[in-house]
Amino acid sequence: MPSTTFFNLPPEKREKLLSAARAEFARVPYAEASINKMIQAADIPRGSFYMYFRDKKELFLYLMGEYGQRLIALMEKLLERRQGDIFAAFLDLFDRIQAEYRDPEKKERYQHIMGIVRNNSGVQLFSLLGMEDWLPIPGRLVEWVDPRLLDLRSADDLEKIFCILIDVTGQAVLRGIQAEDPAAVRSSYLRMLDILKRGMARKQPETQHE
Amino acid sequence: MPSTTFFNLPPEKREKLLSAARAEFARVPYAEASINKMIQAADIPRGSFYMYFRDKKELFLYLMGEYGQRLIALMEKLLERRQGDIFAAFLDLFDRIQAEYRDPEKKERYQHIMGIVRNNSGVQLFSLLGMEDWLPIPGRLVEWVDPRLLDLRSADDLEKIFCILIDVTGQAVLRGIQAEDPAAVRSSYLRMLDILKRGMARKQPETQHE
DNA sequence: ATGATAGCTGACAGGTTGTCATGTGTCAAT
DNA sequence: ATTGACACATGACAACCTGTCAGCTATCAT
Repeated sequence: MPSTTFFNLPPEKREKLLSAARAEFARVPYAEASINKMIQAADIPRGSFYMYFRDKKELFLYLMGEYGQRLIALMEKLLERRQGDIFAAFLDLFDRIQAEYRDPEKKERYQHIMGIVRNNSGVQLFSLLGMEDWLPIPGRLVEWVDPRLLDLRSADDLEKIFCILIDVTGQAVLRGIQAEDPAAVRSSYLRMLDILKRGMARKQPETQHE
Repeated sequence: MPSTTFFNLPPEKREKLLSAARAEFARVPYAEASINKMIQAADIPRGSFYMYFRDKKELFLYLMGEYGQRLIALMEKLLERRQGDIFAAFLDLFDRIQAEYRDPEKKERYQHIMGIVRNNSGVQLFSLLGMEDWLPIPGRLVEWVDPRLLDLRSADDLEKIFCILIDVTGQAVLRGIQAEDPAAVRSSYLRMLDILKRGMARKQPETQHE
């Protein structure tokens, strides 16, 4: 989405701008994030900025996309590690995001995302991603799911199950990040997963040794 | 949240401001909504605005709250009409909101909400409501649900089921409003409800005539 | 008629954004 | 070496925005 000129930039300069932008988006809600502050911090002239990005929104979406890619990759890894158990993988995802948010060490690179979530009442992230990036995702991730663990009754059941889990997990993450008592949110999320399993997991997997 | 002075205003003047605000929020994304435009349209002096609301955000949240109240009332009505069938009621809710958004006639009063949803990539509405208003809601609405229709295994099952349905329905509404093909979103939502019922609805309601 | 209290107001300082005319650097062809 | 063509860089600028504040007005009890 940024102009090609942006990608022709020396990587160092490019990263400097992105880094300043991340910091600024983490500092205040989207509406208050100032392009001025970003370009001052990155020492980029005003005009140049508009060579690279049409406006604040384009830059923001670019950063969101970055994070979206990362979440997909992470989810692939988690599904693989859990051998296709979709519920376990989603819980892992929830925990990872929560941990990332709490851990002051790990905030380095994706701190801005958490800042966004916090500052905007969790507003931007999941809705924006939800629209533009999530929807095609299940298609890519679905392959890592072990269908034998699920009670699939028609062709698109798996996709729908994925959507439901994304919706519920996404909201749970938001609650967790904003809650005063994250542990309560987690146990609440666990209970929800439990209820979802009742209708989604395959009953009595027959083969005990599995 | 607005100052008491605001409520001492002649109702006509008050409504004029709110109305202008609704229109402005419907016109552009939150970040671009201009207090200037609102007060010009409502013929309110600049200083006065800041007598009533601390800033744009307070006004916005007030309007969101208005809509939230309305949704709760609507949901109560739908649950009653459906005799406590929570799935039917949520589907009704989904359809009502979609219809309201599509119907140019009905846009009058709550059009701004739809504008907000559209303009902000569905960003503000459900997240904000989700945080501040939804959470206490299940407690109020839960009384209208007929527990005999559900497979409740522990004390907070009903509340959790409510939360799941809110999460899933909320996201479905967002998709529906932004989708090019709303019918596809609706049928997708139906399929999700169907899957959810598998784990939530009481099996074999015994009485066939029901 | 006086004072107290509440509410009203518009000019203003300080900030923001997106544009654009003019500048610079590079490279190919003469 | 000169020229033109091209992509890219730049900062001054107009137009807009917000939140404040010193001073204004209306109302009402005494």
